Amino acid sequence: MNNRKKSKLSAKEILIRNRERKRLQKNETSRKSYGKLYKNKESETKTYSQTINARKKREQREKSKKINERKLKNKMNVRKHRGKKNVELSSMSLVVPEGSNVFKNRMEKARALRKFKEGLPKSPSKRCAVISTYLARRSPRSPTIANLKHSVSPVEMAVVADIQEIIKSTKLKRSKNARSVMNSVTASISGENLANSRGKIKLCKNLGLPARRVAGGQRIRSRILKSESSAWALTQQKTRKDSISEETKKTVYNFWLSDGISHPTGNKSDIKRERLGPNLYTSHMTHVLEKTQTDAYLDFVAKYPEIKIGQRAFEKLRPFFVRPASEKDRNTCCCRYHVEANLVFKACMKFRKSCDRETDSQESDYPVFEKMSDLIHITLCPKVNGFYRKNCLDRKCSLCGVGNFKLSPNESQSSSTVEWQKYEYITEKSKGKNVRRRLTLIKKEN
DNA sequence: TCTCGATAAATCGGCCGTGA
DNA sequence: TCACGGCCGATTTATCGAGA
Repeated sequence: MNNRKKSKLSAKEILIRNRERKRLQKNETSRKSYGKLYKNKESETKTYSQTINARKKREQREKSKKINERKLKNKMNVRKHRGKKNVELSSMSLVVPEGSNVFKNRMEKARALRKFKEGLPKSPSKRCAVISTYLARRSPRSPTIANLKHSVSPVEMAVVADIQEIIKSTKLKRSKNARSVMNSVTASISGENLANSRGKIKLCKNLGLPARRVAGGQRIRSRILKSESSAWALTQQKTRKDSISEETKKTVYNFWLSDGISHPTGNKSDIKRERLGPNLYTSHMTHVLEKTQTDAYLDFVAKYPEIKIGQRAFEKLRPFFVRPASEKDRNTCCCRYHVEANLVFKACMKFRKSCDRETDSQESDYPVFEKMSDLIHITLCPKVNGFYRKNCLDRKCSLCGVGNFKLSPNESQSSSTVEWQKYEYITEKSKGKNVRRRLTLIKKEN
């Protein structure tokens, strides 16, 4: 049974259990050994010789011990004082002397310097040559060299403080001016040198900025400084594994423009502009969504289950000229021609329905259309890039036309007539002898 | 033409995972 | 350890449209 129980434990659980056992064993052993030691110390009793010489010797040792302690204490105080003085002196000068904190005291530094001088050639030119060669051959990335070179002057500190002030007063503002200021500041402080030194996070902490804003400044800087081809190469740099691929972005972009998701408003004045830069704009005919963005997203997920993308990212990839439908987009034209065309369409579909009662209207070759646009669709060639060709719309195309709409045998042979309506002007007598013309809906029969 | 409220759009920044 | 980017809620700004 026990074996069975043991076999149920996972490898990780067994490992943890064994570690715990070892820890307990170790504790026990150390506790026992400490107990032994403690016992021995307790049982020890010191016995000193009480002879005159021995006593004198003990007093002498005690005395010298005290003197040594006093000397050591004094020495420490002096060192402490000198160290403090050195720091004060160095902070008064513009640049901190290189390596001031490397030696424990001045004497140690002086001795090292003397030793170094003795080892160098006697002629001044040779000495310089040796020193410069030595320093040049050391790796510039060596932390020791880097530390030696590191020095912050009060001037530099003042500049940093000024930048901090600008950032503090501007970073939360969203006005154009404030943004321009922040863009200038972040672009100025994030160059290649900063990138190479890998100190962005430290700088950000110091300036009170999130790293992302400095990175944004870096992008602005790159955009400005790099040529067009270089900027393009920059966008192609390696990205994380799960980043949205260019192909997916293109698929999403095209999906937003596909049938059933959005369509052009049809109004020439519906032009959407996007600002690309100062005095630089791009424009495109406005498209209106046929459903909510959430519905569009769900449709996309259903159509492309293999593409993993969040709703926000999906929405972010929406073309700038695609906008949700508003109430004004639902307005339909009420002009005479559109109303008449709609009346004729409805009358014809009603007639077809009455002729083909027994056949399934959706599956038959002669369907009963619900919308006028469906009927128009079959009389035109397929769309190219989302639009019908002008030739087809002008009815100049030899491949399409009204001939594509065919009557069913029942419709052709039917003896009944189609009732439809149209507007016509009729003259009627008004008060007195005046006659006036009035646009009236007249019933027709064919 | 101006004002004001509603709404859309843009941006920021925290959190988190991943790459170098 | 640092840099980057996706995700997402919060916040601010820009724009639109109605009314005076």
